Amino acid sequence: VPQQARRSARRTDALSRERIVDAAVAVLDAAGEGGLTFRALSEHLATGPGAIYWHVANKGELLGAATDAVVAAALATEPDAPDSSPQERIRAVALALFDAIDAHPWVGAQLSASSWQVTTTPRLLESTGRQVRAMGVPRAEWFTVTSVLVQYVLGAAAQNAANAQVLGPDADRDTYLDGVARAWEGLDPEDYSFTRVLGDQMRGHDDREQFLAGVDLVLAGITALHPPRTGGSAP
Amino acid sequence: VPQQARRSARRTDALSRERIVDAAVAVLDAAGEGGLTFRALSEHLATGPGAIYWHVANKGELLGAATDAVVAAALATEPDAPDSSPQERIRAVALALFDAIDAHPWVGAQLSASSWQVTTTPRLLESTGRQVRAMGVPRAEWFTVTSVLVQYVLGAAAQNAANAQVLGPDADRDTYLDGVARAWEGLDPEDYSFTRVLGDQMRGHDDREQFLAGVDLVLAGITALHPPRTGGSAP
DNA sequence: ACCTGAACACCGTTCAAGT
DNA sequence: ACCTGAACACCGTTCAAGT
Repeated sequence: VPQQARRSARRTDALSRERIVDAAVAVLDAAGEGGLTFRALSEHLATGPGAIYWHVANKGELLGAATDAVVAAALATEPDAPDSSPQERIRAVALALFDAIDAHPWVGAQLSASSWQVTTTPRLLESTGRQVRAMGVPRAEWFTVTSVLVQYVLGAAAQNAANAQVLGPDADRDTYLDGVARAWEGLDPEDYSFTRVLGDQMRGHDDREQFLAGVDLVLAGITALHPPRTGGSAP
Repeated sequence: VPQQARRSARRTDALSRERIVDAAVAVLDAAGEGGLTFRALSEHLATGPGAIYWHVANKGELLGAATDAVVAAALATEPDAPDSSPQERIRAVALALFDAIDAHPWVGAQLSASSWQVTTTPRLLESTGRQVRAMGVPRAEWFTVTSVLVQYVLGAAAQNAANAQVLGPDADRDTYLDGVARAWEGLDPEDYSFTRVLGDQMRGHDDREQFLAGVDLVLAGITALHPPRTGGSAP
């Protein structure tokens, strides 16, 4: 039997890079970064550890591909109302990434620490940068402004995911925050005059709200440094 | 001989948490995060792997302590001219952290991915937050504004360190940037109309400059959303 | 109180051997 | 072309035994 004729008759459950990456995401979600093991993964795929290496070069590449899959899915979600402003679209992109990293905390560490997959960076730059362009930022500043936005979004989301991680799914958030607040309030009054006062503000804060406030802050900075050119002065 | 009498006679080369953390920083700088091994570390300290566990609970705690040591040293460096503005001081703190993470790239991954040592967070909040207070930001916004600043600084610095890492110390930066630029310029014109144009701007950019531009952007956002209360309108 | 070093249960990766 | 699974060289951590 010639190879060509058998092409379409492949076993549907055959291994493939895509199936491996999907399984890796599932394992990472269930067991965290430490839980992704070639043995655990191969068991998940009903094969041997060595089989994976036919489709993926090493663990680093696998982590990168898994990260790219999550980012791509997050950026594909946007419905994007046709009459929305660039600022609203940037908030939507940022929130989509924030929620994706919150749902897959290992992505945060991956995105902010290692250098990304070749495909991930353009994805992030494109969906953010289009709105930067629409905001009227001068062309010479596109790279700088877009990078700052992406860096803030990824950095803040990664930190949030790490904090959520240490808390655990069932622990009581209020009790935890209260403990941190008390620790801050007990710091040395001389060395930590500022942080001591922060405890109470941190106690009831909402991570998502805080993240969006940060996005708005950066957006305000963009507008302040690169005001949109309208024909005259504002009313 | 009673124990008390021998106290001051301890061998000067005895193991201690501090000596272990210092050695860990040295190993991490020389060999990266993957190079920090209890075996390599104990060889560095002329002892056995098990000895370290008397002073440090596990590898996570060791990494946290090493990170805290680097951050503390970075924040202690500032000379802080007495007539400098809050904005200038924030830039100085940000640059000190950026340079520290550039010199110890493993710190970037640690700070932006894992939840920090109890002592590291207050350190960062305090040195940044004091200037936020001096800028005249209303008290109710201290936590949000300071968090955003710290998140941007750490996120951007971590990403920069990761990028520098993939390049390696001897590789030619211009050739590398040119390669990325070419890759971007070759992307699909429909899906990546924005990123395609970015290549040329990225080619000659300076990471430190770009980082400072980001800090200024965030500072401008703070001023825009929380204008300092002066008695009247500006001239 | 502090250190030693062998031992345990793992891990990423390779590779001859199969189909 | 794709998969198997044993084998190799590692790793974090423990712990009886020493001083």
